[in-house]
Amino acid sequence: MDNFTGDVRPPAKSGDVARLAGVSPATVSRAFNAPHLLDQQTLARVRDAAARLEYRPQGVARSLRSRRSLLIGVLIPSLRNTYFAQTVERVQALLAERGYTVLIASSRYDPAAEMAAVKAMAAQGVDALLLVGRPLDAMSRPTATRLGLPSLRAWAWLEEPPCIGFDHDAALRVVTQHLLSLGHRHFALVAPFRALHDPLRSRLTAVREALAEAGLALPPAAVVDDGGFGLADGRQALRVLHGRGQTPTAVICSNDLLAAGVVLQAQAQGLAVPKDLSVSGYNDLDIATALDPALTTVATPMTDHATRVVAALLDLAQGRDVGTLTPLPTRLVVRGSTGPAPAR
Amino acid sequence: MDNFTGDVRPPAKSGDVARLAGVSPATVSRAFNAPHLLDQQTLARVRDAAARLEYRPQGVARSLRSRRSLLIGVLIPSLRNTYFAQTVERVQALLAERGYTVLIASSRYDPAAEMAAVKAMAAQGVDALLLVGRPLDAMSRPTATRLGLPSLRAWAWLEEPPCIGFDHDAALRVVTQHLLSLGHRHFALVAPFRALHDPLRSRLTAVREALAEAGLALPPAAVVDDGGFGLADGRQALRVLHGRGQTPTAVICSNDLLAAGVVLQAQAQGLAVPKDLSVSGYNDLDIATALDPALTTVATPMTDHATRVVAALLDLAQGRDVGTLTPLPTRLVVRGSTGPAPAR
DNA sequence: CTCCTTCAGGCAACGGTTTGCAGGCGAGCG
DNA sequence: CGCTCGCCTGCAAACCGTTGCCTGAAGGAG
Repeated sequence: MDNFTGDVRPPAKSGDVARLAGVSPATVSRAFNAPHLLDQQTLARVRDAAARLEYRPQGVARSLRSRRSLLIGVLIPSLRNTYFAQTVERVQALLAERGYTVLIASSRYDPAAEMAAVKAMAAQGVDALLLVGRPLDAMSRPTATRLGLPSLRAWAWLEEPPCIGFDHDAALRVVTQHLLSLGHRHFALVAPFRALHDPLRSRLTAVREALAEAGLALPPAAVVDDGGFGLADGRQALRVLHGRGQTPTAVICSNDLLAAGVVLQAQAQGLAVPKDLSVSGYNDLDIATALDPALTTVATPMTDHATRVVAALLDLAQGRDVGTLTPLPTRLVVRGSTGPAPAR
Repeated sequence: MDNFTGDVRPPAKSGDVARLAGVSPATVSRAFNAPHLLDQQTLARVRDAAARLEYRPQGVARSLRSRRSLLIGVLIPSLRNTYFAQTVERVQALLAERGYTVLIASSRYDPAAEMAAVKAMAAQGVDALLLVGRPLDAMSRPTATRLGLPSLRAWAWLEEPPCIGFDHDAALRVVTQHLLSLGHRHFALVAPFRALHDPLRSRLTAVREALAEAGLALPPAAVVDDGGFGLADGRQALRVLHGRGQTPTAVICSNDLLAAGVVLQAQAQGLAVPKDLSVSGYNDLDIATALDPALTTVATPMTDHATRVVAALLDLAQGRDVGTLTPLPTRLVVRGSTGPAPAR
């Protein structure tokens, strides 16, 4: 009672097409991979036969012989992060246009899962590997390289070519300077370093440095680093800060969702944004403009990012070198959630 | 100046392991795929040799011969939808535990992209295909079947086995009844059917039917179906309704993000939720509990869904039949965003 | 008219693993 | 002691496109 369709003939193979077109299997292969080598007539016959039989070369056999799988591996820290999810979607769409299929794995910020995924993808014979975000296991990328697998780091700019990413530290310095220029003197930082398995916390350092230039310090109590990435975590963060006796006039958040949570919590507590409290986000997601006031944030243009990533991946997959790359530009987008510091 | 690691020896093949262990390649294969056939001693020697050489069977060659790729294709409508993105993440994690790798494609609600993805995945030789959500191209699943590719429909419950999903229509009837029981008489429905390419709009019908039982109608002007899926679209939807002269006391939304937008817009306009306006969401995402008031919504338990989907996929991938399935249970979660209808 | 060049397409080997079949060897049984 | 049965392992074919090499034909130049 299952396969009554009757029309489940096994898929055609190249030999079948060859027979129907009156050529050899080699010619069928060339019709797909090097059409310029064939006579127009022959090419047309083969194409016709292939269409009639709905022939699609079996990727597995093609890969084995040609050592090109037309598979690209994408390894991300989390699909819960909308920015990453959308990036994957765009990268996949662009790669599909070029005939590539995408293997995905999420490490969920687990170093072991990251390493396992690299090995699994290498075993599946991907032509190139995209590593999104910071490394969790320091050996994951070297392992890929040792397995002969070309890889591209994306999203985070690291001195480890090839890499296509944003200089988040620089962007956060700009955010901090923006808030300083508005007269703020009391800062807090909300960034889930713990959950992100980010021992470097270079973004924290970046904010500290920018503040230091103005002669200000960021006490540990003003840093909330042990929550998650969501709206509720943003709300919670502000409560935590207040619980610690911190009353910042400016809260810098590492993503827009957290920032939105901080804004909502502030409003719920009767604090006006930005009159009493300024809040900045990161990424310029949809939610940044859906709130009232809209979020001041850092735009990390996704289209630019995805386009370049795909171009570089194609280069790597086809054995070309990708030249030295520079960080992608970010842009501070000033909206209503930041304003002059209140008088004290 | 690129590959100075020096240690880029090509990955070991089964023959190398065999030589080192003093056995034949066949034995190496059996050590991985049928260890019970081997002598303990031999097995240990092979394992040791494999470990020393960091041997991993080349997936491509294995697939070609064994006709099993250990690849599962996942085809979703959109990764922007958090529920789908998280589902993919869970499914991938569970499959990885079982040695499977996940191929992903997003159709972005484009029927042509859906069909192309099915064919691409078939060509790559996936062992099974997961189709999330309603079909966009009616032929996509039949095409998979005709190509000999076992497939599973998920998320939406459809009479088209095998399928693992929720009966969204029934859930929306329950939502409607909940609001009716609170005394509501003036309804609106916000659901982006257009963007979803959902010509059936069975969910609209479900709400209409539930209202009809109470002798109420849902005029076309009370249905906002031409927006997107986000927070901003929810805000816009309420403005549109008011612009049409609609003043519902209850707004049913097809997802939590839209509902959140409606709530925020209502509050911005000075309408109290739920005193003046009740709003319901769908999915019980994180955002449902991050707002004030928290959203009344329909829980579609993700863990349950993902677990069952993976079990069924493994069955399909290994050639087993999956029995007849029933819809997964949903649960109405009543929170603060719905309350008694205001007097008029 | 011959020779050389160019182009189209066939032949057959190849890629790395799995698997059907068969053989060797030791143990148990008659 | 001989035979059979089982267990373990090797041999070689098979999976199915791709590609290096080669041939044959056609066209152009001398």
